[in-house]
Amino acid sequence: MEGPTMSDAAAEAVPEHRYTAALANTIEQRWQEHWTERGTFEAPNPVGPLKGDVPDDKLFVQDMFPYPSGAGLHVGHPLGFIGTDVFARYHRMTGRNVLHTMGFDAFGLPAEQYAVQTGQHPRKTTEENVARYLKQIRRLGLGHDERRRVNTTDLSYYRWTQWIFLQIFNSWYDETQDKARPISELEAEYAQDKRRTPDGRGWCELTVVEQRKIIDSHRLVYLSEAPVNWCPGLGTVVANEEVTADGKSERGNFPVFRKNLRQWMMRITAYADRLVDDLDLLEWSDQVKSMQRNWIGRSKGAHIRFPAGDDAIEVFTTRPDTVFGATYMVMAPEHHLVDRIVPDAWPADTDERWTGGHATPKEAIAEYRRAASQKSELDRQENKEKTGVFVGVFATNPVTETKIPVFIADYVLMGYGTGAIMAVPGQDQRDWDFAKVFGLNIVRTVQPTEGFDGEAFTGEGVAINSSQENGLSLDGLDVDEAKKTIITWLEQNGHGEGRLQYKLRDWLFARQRYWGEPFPVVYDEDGLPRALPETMLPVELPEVDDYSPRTFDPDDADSEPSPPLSRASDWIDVELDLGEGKKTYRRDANVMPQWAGSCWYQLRYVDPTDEERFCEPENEKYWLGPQPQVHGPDDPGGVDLYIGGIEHAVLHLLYSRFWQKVLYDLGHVSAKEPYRRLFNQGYIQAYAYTDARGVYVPAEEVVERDGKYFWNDQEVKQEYGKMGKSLKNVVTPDEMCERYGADTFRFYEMAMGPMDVSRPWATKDVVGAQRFLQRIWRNVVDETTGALKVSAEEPDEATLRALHKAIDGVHADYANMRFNTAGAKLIELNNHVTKAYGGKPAPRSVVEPMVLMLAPLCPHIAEEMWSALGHDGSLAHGPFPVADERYLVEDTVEYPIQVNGKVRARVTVPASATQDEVKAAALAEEKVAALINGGEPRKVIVVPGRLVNVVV
RNA sequence: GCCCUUGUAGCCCAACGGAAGAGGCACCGGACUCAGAAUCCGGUCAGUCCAGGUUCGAAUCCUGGUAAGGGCACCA
Repeated sequence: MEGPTMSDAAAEAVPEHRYTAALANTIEQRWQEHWTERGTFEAPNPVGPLKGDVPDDKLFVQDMFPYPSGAGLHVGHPLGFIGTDVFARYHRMTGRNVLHTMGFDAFGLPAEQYAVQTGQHPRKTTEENVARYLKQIRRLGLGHDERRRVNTTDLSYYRWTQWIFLQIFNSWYDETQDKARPISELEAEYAQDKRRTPDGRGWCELTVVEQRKIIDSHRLVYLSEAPVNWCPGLGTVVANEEVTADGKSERGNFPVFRKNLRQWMMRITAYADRLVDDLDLLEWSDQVKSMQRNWIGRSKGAHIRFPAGDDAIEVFTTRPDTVFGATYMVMAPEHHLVDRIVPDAWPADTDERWTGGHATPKEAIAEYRRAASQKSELDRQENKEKTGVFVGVFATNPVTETKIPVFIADYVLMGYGTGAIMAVPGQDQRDWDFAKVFGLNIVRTVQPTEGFDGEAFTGEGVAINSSQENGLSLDGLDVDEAKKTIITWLEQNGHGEGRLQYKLRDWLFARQRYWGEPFPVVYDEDGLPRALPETMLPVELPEVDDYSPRTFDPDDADSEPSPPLSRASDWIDVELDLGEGKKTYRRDANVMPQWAGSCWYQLRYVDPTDEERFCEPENEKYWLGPQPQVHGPDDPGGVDLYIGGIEHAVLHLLYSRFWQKVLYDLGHVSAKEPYRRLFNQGYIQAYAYTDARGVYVPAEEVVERDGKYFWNDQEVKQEYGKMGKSLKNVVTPDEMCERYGADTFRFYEMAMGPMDVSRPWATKDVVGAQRFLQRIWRNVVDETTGALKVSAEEPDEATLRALHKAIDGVHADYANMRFNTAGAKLIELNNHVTKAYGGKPAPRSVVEPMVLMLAPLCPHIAEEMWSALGHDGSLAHGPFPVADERYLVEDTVEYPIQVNGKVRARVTVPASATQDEVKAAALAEEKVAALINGGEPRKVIVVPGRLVNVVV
């Protein structure tokens, strides 16, 4: 590879002390060692093992911690890490106590899959990858508190993950207080008969097993025999959030099947309202907030019961105002009521389209269910043609009191609402489509807007065709009024009630894998779960011969999970004393999902070495507690700045908020939310090139000529997207550090654009950052002798103005994460200094603040220059220069004068001039006077400090 | 289909509703050189995706398109 700045022939011409890649590397290594030796970035805690003197003013900056993959880093990965580092360094220099570190989210499938392939223990793979990862990120000069690194796979970490699991397990959600409470308080309520048992018997009349089952059914973690996402190709179940829109597993892209299995669930739905409502307290982007709202999917509506024989079909609808237009009903094919209400024969004169050609309703239903179960998710996606079959019964519309037919159809989903709908074809397109296929009545109950020629009308309008003879009428009401009126009527007449409905489901919390946290739970002879006491933590992951779960043909929906831990028989069967003497118990063979460890790591960063608690309350309060005096009365607390990719918008960020709220309810933490401010960084993308055969060629070797791209003289096609090995367009940070130095790399990466926008990588542009650092270096150090090159001279007025303007702007840019413009302002200032002083030494009083301001972006070279300037200590803790107001205001101001919006002239007036004086000066200007031509201007707008606009 | 983001020089990107340009890359010229490289000095290049609207004034605010990226999707 070619050198960055010189060819071999020219090497001897390079001055000895020029800031080359080689010199940068020497400087960088030296300062990284100094920082480590001196513990420069260690942030003290108020109490505990990391106790120290703490200022009140603190800042907690956190990156979404990485999964240490075997592939290593490319230049896109550290974008966020460098951003947080610049931000943290800036604030540290202003005197704040800054907590910034980075740990590893190291449980998970890749290490396990690698282990399966190679037979190497996942712990070994993980350790190797972490070591490699650390080597790569350390080279970037990130100012992390190394004492606070955590790894979710360490026993000292996951014992506390298990401890939190037990907290959640030993809690229930009290709807009346709207918070989680210890399960013991629920037991007490039952024992004192303050709470009714489901069948009305007294608590003492129940057997212990019956009592435990009732209690277990209230826990925030519970075992449920329910349809889960079974993925035979992975050999495990996965959460709803891990299933893609087309019914595949997010990892591996294997088909996922709904299957009834007994699995651990976490009752995240209990928090649905608070998870939605508290989004308003967070400084997060609207995008992420709307994704979370969308996922939780709270909608307001009503439950309405439609009598059908001796039963009633309950539906959920968001449009109870349209109930007069409900001309038929649809139940999900698997709805339990179907088999109860289905008659033996079709009613007389049943439409042939409704029977599917079957002799009896039972046959038709069985056949429809069979066909539906064979449809993959993808079929359902692609083919939205409405199908269904008549159940053979009629229900009664409670407002019109007419008989309406009941169907089953797969466009109604069992998993949402009640699994049944009232169909209102006039106001719902899906119902319209179905009605057309089956020849059903359509009644409009909302007046469509004039000129509407569509089918179902879903817009706003007044109700029509919506009145009963005996009084109830919605006619003439708008949608909102009609909803209120009908809900009141339904409630008064016992036909239904207003309800909130959520898309959010409980969180499936078990995986049939090896490399994860074991559950701190055992099963007794009744097959019921028993939480282990805290004293028995941690439950250590056992050694096994085979790390893989049994996986199956990805399409084998009938396969059964067989987790690796179930084969560790020495571990599975265990003798314990849980207060009833030694007995044999059976451990849980599942492990927790990968998200578990990342649900609470910000808390462990705060107190990483505490062996008594997961996090000392005083430390939690200091770093994460609400700060109403700074952030307002509703401040929920949490990490001050959390940076990561948008891909975790739903999964990690929702789970983490849920755990935080449980811990908050139980009084373990003072913050309601884990991350007060979230910032999603953009991605660094790259061009890739394919030749005529569609094969990727090395992007590095492609040249551009006249808008076309060539590799080895053959034309190639350009693509734009991710960096990846297979695309042959990977650029690594190590490579950049070698060719230019870490500071140049950091500067370039931050200069590329705003933090939140994706942008293309361009190696050829990096040299610009290096040239800047060479120029600033040259203003401090003589390239030939290496001697310090500043003067004691007072800077001239123009330089002072340039300096203080830069200080003022750079401050604001750093504080608002505009690192690209902060860099540009530093270049501007340095260019001014270079020009103003030519080859002569520049004044120390200008050079020093410039060096300090560079430090957050390029800490190594800044430290080196700071030390060359004669300072002993590190500049990591400041000072950061402060702008002198005097130099920010100009003596005179030049005003452009617009006439009717076009700039026609300029006048220069003293900065102290009043608006009237500016106006007078503007009108007196000869070109302006000529344009006005003696007349009176209609209006004169003076924008102080900016311009004058004359309207004639 | 619905929701969110973003469209400014050849490229990456700046610009509290107030003079379209801060910075970098590329390109061109000059100084320095025997020459080149490096360095220094200077310069070329867009009227802000399109169409309306608000305003004295719009890259910026509003409406409707369009293109790219992302999310959700038979959710009643």
